[in-house]
Amino acid sequence: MPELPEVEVTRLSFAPGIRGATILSATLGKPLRWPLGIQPSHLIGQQVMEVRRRGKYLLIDLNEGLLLLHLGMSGSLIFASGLAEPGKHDHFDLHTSQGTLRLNDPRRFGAVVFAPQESDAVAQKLLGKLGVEPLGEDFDAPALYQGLQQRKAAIKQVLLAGDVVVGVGNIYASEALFMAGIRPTTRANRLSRPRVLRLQQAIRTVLAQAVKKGGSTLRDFSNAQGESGHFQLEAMVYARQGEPCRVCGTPIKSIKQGQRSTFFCPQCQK
DNA sequence: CACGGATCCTGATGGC
DNA sequence: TGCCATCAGGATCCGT
Repeated sequence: MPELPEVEVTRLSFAPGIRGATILSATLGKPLRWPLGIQPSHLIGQQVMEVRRRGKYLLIDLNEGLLLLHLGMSGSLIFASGLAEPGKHDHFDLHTSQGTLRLNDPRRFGAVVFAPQESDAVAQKLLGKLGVEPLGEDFDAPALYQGLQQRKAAIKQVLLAGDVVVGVGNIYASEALFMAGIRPTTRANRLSRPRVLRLQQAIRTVLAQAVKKGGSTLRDFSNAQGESGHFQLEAMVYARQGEPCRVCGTPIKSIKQGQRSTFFCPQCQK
């Protein structure tokens, strides 16, 4: 479900509420992606300092250590008081003095991991190979160009891999490539500098717009206040196969790349 | 080292 | 309360 914008929207929706809270208890449901990643005893009595984001990971800083959350394909968080008993797909509850942070994740591709420090091996195994933050200062055209030079795979798949630039998932990869006028199948290292500049700008623009719109709600995404996003209402190509391109009217095409669907306009993207 | 495929899991959807 | 195949916003592991 969540790509960078959805994770960021989630973060913004509960960070102010949980900041400064004391952890009272934690309860676990079914195992998530790394079932041994967390023990409630690591958390109880700790204070929540700050909630950050790295790629699609949420980093909850505690006074000693940090909690890494990943929403996988189908995860979402809710932060509220007086929640009902955990349901079938509620797999992690963090009870604090200011409310309960609850992870709901039907497919259980998400993760909850505790690390004593961000520099520890357990955290670095997850964070260590991540690419540059697309909304940060370090993401510029030269950096992207350089990152693409060693990659001969299709640009769409290189974007999804997340080791050059993080956070661009299946929706926004198609959208950014449309905005940049680039065919998703183009080999990454064959893109000219001017085209990489367009791509870099498109990635920034698309992600920033999506954050502003509250993310995309294709099936079930909502932020930690239970609110849906609206970005999908203006998707240019994603999930629009057969429908007319909003720019030129040509039917949008759908192809498979690495078992994932890709959408593009055969006229606007070369 | 980079690439492509298989894989984890559950639910929704559409064809028959 | 049909059955089966396919698909879904992610990321890791493994053989090549």
